[in-house]
Amino acid sequence: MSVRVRFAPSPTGMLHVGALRDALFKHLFANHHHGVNILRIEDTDQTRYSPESEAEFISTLEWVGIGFQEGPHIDGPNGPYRQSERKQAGIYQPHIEKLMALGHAYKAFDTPEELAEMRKVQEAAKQSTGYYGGAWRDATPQQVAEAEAAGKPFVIRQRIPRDTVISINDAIRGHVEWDSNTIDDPVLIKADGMPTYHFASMVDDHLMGISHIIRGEEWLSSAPKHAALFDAFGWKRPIFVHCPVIVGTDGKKLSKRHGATRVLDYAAQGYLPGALKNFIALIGWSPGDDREAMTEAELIEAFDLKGLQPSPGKFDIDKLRWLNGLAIRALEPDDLLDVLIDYLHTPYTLDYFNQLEREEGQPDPKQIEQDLLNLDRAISHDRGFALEAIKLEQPRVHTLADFGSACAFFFGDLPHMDEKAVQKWFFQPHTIALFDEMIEKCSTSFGEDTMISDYEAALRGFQEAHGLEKLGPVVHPTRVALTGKTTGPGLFELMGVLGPERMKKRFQHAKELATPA
RNA sequence: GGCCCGGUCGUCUAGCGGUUAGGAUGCCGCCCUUUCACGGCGGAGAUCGCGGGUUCGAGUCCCGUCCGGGCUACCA
Repeated sequence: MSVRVRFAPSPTGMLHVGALRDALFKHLFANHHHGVNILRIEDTDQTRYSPESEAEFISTLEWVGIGFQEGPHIDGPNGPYRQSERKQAGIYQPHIEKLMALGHAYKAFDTPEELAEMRKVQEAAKQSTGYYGGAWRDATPQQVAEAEAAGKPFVIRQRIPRDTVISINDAIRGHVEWDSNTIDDPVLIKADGMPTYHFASMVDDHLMGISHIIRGEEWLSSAPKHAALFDAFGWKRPIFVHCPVIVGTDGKKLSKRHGATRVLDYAAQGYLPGALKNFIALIGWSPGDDREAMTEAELIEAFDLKGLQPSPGKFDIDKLRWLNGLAIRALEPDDLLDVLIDYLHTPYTLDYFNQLEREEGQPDPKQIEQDLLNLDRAISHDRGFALEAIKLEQPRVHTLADFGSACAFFFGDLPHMDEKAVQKWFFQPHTIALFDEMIEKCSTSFGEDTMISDYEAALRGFQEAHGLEKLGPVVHPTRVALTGKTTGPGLFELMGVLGPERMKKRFQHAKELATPA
């Protein structure tokens, strides 16, 4: 069977991680089976649809690397791919007429007030609310003709069969069945003439030859309506696949309250598309073995509906960070630098931190923005030097954004000095002598071709000359003098990158700080 | 309220009648080491939501129950 799936978002806002997961599963599934992945825009609700949102969807999907074989941005043999355009092309009209001719749909002239009243009565009677056979399901042709003649607005509803069982065979959940009397008659065509999701989506799925309807679990409740619609037309039903949703740490459906849900925000925070896909794929799916860190090719190769989980998963940022760190370390330094430049040059990166509100216990977003800005400048000023700095930080960061603060000390004349570090290491008996010797060596013996081992030898020489038992008391003040802090890359490596000229200024500055006033 | 789905370490998961319930992340410790990471090793952490069955034997099958979630729009 040839696999054809579709990602059919309703672009009413940002593309969030839940939708990304939905898109990713289809992407993986389609590619695994060498099938077709279609992008279709569900814009039947004209009051909520926004073109900006559609643009964000498309650019985000592009960033993350989820491609489509057909869609509004690339066209294809089953177009148009926007439902509003399909409506205008007259695609739905003959189908609704056929459905009415078949007796599977009917016009309903209820006013919103009448429907509200009906609901109130149902609630009071503790019945389930919905249109189970309202005034118009069994109306006579005369009643309908009169209402039409009077020009009353109407919707077209699906006539759900009564007194039977509607069941589906879900790929994840297996057999699921409903008493058809508990399914209300959904609106197929709204009063404004636009089709609803229940109608347009199913008609399109059939017309586009969709083999698997892969969607979120929140659709399971309306699956019997959709199944019944396929049956009413006499169409072959696609395979239903209702995926579990991604929930926030409180177990509720992911929403803006849970912090970052916008996929572009993860891009701005410096997560790599590959790591994000890897991570997202692992929520609700597993390859069946112990593999976790996987390349896209491996994900595609391993992806199988059988590995899908029925229960919802929580979004664990720590695991994403781990995977992202692995992805950064897996990059060749030169490629990493290119990725970093792209990242820094994406306008949303800086905007994101600029607009981010400062949070207790979190680094200041304005500082992150500044560090990123400085990093970008440093790269364009001296790519070679920046590359060396980045290479030393590559094993120690988890996101691209981390490079800003991690590399900051390399750039500029003097690093920001951490007060505690200065207090701890600058006031030993030998400190000033150490800085003096380093200043001296920076202008004499150290040169551009001084090797890392030479720097080590110089510091060890000082240690021996001063009868120090350990190297620490030499290394630590030197590190603070050079970087302003107590953490970072190996000292000798970092000296090799910095070079004598930069070091000299820093040692002089350190000496001033270490000299009692 | 009604209908439906779900429930294994904090988290993501493996498991498909017989396992000391495995892995990963996070956490802790040790090693590596000039620091922080990376990497390596080890540890704590799950009476498999709960209660009944079926069975020689149940996380795995059945029933009940509790809890969580979704849907219940002329939104998707």
